[in-house]
Amino acid sequence: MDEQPLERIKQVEEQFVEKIADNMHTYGVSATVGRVLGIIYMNRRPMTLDELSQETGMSKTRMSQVVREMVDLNIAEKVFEKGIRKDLYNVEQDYYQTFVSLFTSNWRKTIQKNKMFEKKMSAELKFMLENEALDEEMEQKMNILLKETKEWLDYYQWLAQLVEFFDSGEIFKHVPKP
Amino acid sequence: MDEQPLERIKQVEEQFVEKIADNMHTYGVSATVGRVLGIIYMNRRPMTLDELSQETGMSKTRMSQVVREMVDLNIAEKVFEKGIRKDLYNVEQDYYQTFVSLFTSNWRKTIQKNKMFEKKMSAELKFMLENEALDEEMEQKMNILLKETKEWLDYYQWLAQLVEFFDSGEIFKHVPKP
DNA sequence: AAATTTATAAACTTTTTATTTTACAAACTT
DNA sequence: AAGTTTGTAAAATAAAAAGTTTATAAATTT
Repeated sequence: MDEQPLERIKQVEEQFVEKIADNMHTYGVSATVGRVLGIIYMNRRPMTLDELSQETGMSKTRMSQVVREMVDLNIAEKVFEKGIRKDLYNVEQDYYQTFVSLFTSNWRKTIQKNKMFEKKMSAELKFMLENEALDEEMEQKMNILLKETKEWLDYYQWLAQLVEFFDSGEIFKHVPKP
Repeated sequence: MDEQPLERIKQVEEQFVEKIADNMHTYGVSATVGRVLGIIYMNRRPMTLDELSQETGMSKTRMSQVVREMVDLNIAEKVFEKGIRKDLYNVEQDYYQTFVSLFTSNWRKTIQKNKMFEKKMSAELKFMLENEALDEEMEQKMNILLKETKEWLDYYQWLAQLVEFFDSGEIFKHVPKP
C-alpha cells in the first residue's frame, strides 16, 4: 500500500478532474467538456489536441469538437506559441469567471430562442383576433393567451437583465468573492 | 385551412407547452418535467396522474416519477381536494419563483457534493504531508494541491451565498421584475 | 374481508446523446 | 509539386438516459 508519492499525486489530480467532469451537468455542458477543462486547468499551461487526446483517451476529432465548443462558450481560447505548429488551447483559470461564462452562454441561447418564439406567437394571436369571426368565449381565451405571451416576454426580459448582471460583474458587488 | 378556432387555441397552447419542455434542459431538468409543468400550468388547476398520463401520452408510472421529482425540486405540490381520492398536483404559477426553485435546487445539490469531496481531499493531503517521507518537490506539489482545495472550498462557499441571494429574493432588489 | 383503486418498484425496451471511425480538405515541409 | 501533418465533417457505433410494462404493495370502498 505504500505507493510512489508521485503516483498518489497523479491520482489526486485525476480525482479533481473527475469531480469537475461530474459537476459539469449542473453548468449545462457535458462531462467531457468538464474533463478537458479540468485537464488543461491542472496542467497549468496550454495543451494541443494530441495531448488532450492522450490524456482523455478520446479521439482527436472528439477533442477538436469539444475544444471548439469551449471556445464558443468563452471558457477556452486558442493561443499561439512561436515555433509550435499545432494549435494550443488554454482555459480560464478563474472559477468565478468560468461560472459566469457558462451561465451567460447557456441562458443567452435560451433567451434568444424564446423571445423569437413569443414574438411569433404574439403576432399569430393578434392576427387571429383581428381576422377571424370569434364568439365571446374564444376571444376571451385568445386574449388570455396573448396576455400570457406578454408576460413570458417580460420574464425573458428579466432573464436578459439577470445575465447582464452577471456578465458585467455587478453580481460580485453583492455576493463578494471570499 | 380554416380550422375550428377552439382547435387552433389548443394548438397554440400545445406549442407553449412544447417550448417550455425544450427550455427545461437549461433549467437543469428533463423535457418531460417541463412538459408536465407546462400542462399543469396551462390547465390553471391541479391535475391527477391519470389526467397527466392522458395529456402527455406517457404512462401513469412515469407521471408518478416526474411529479415526485417536481415536488422534490419545489416546483410542484400535492394538494388535497375533499371528495377526490386521487392525488392532485399543482405547480407554481410564478415563472420567477420557478426559476429560483430550479436554480437553487440544482446548485445546492452540486455544492453539497463538492464541499464533501473537497473536505475529504484536504484531509487526505494533510495526512500524506504529515505521515509520509517526501522530498522537497513532492511536498511542494502537495501544498499546491492543498491550496487548490482551499480555493475550491471558497468557490463553493461563494456559490452557496449566491444560492442564498436568489432564495431570499434579494436578487429581485437588484434585478427587479418588470 | 373481498374487490377495486391508487401508487411505487424493478426489469425491460426504446430513444437520445456521446464517441469513434472513416474520409477528406487545407496548410505546411521538403 | 509530392508527401506529411493538422483540423474538420459526416456516417457508424457504443453508451447513457428516458420511458414503458409488468408485478406488487398500500389504501379505500362496498
